[in-house]
Amino acid sequence: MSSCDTCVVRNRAICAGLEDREIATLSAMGRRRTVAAGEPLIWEDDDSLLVANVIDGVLKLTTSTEDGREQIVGVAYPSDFIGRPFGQTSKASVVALTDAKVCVFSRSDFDRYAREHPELEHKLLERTLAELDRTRSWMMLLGRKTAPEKIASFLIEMSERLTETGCAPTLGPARRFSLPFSRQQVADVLGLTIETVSRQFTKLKNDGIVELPSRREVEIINRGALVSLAG
Amino acid sequence: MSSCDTCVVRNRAICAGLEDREIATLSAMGRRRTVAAGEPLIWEDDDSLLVANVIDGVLKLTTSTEDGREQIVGVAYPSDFIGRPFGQTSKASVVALTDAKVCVFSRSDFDRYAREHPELEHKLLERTLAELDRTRSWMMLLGRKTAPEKIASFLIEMSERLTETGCAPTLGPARRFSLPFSRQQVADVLGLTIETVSRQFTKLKNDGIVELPSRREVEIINRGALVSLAG
DNA sequence: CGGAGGATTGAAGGCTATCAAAGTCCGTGG
DNA sequence: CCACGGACTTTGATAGCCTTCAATCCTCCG
Repeated sequence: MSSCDTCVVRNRAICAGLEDREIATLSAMGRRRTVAAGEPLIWEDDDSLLVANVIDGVLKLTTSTEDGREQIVGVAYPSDFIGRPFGQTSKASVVALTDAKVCVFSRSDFDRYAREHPELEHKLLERTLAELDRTRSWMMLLGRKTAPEKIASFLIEMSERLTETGCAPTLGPARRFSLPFSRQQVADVLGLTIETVSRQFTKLKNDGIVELPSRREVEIINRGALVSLAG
Repeated sequence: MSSCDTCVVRNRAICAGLEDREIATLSAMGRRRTVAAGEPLIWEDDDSLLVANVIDGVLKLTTSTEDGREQIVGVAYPSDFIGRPFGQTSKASVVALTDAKVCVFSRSDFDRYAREHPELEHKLLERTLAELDRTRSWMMLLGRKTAPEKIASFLIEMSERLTETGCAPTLGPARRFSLPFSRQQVADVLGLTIETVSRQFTKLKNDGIVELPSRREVEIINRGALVSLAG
């Protein structure tokens, strides 16, 4: 019996739809590991040695300038695929935001296996295309939106992404959720400073659009207002 | 004889490596068309009806806000693939920056063909992964770099991309090149205003780092300075 | 030559960053 | 149980970068 049999993302990750025999082979190549919150899994500009499926938790993908400025360029949730197959180096670091479980493969093993299994490559292609779409719409946010628009867009995206946690079909955006980001990390996603993020959160609270029960908790009171603020 | 036989990007586009028989099938599905500078090929949020290979010319991928702000989210050069396969809608408009030639396929035909040809899907996957890497490094630029850094990064990228025009292996970055962008389009790539772009260009000229023989021509005088300005 | 669109230049203002300090939360240890 | 320490967050004051608004200047074509 392979550990895949009990995998909670078995039917949503790129492994979905593979035959039992194939799963067994893949399972033999991969191993589970946990990553503590704040712990890195992949380093920017390092050789691309491993790829992984996210089983549980949230991780950030970041790039940095030499002088230490950081930009979060992606966020990986359960069932997402991380790492850079078919390439020599990884262009982004991957660090866990929460305690996380991942299913890790050696990149060379994975590459070889993928080339022999078109169905797997096809799933990976679909995911990569969807991620590219998301990334491009994020570029619009970074390049052309104001701080209030960025914050509103961010909260809406969070409320949509953070519901995709179960096997149930999407049940609409969450009204209340717990951010996997600190204020600094929100700033790193949006291309802002921590002070600006804090001020915008406070303003949304004062305007009665959201409630902030604790540092990480968000409750959306007036979603319509948030949507129209998002620009 | 298929038109592919004379295609100048035949060995660099995703068609590379396909067997003669496969090329013939693909050729029967596709048709060449020209796109005049400024003319759109794909509209944002429209049904994704076609995909294409760029044969000649440069095209921009853009997204816009309701109130008309535009962000260029990608640029397609000869041999690049454009459009959104395996998806219902296209998230970006595609507009020619220069007069362009493209090889167009109906998306449904292409999807069907691709699913039957793993080698083609693999090439598409490699391209998509590379494009995602590039897009992510552009996010860092948009979110964290200053106007002078953005302009310097842009000119360096242009000098690298605009040499990839022939069959010859890369011969290093171009010292002199012709921008396929107006000042407004440069602004739309970098998330700046046209005035800021203009001022930064003038400053680089006054500092002796570049020459600007005409509106579209750029000659890099001091590449080292440009690289260090890029941050 | 003259017009039109794009580009440059200038002046002023606003948005966000920066610098600085106070406040809050939470785990630790007395 | 409560005091303490440290990290994170909020708030305030100021500065500066980039935008906005406006006018002028190219440069390309008819």
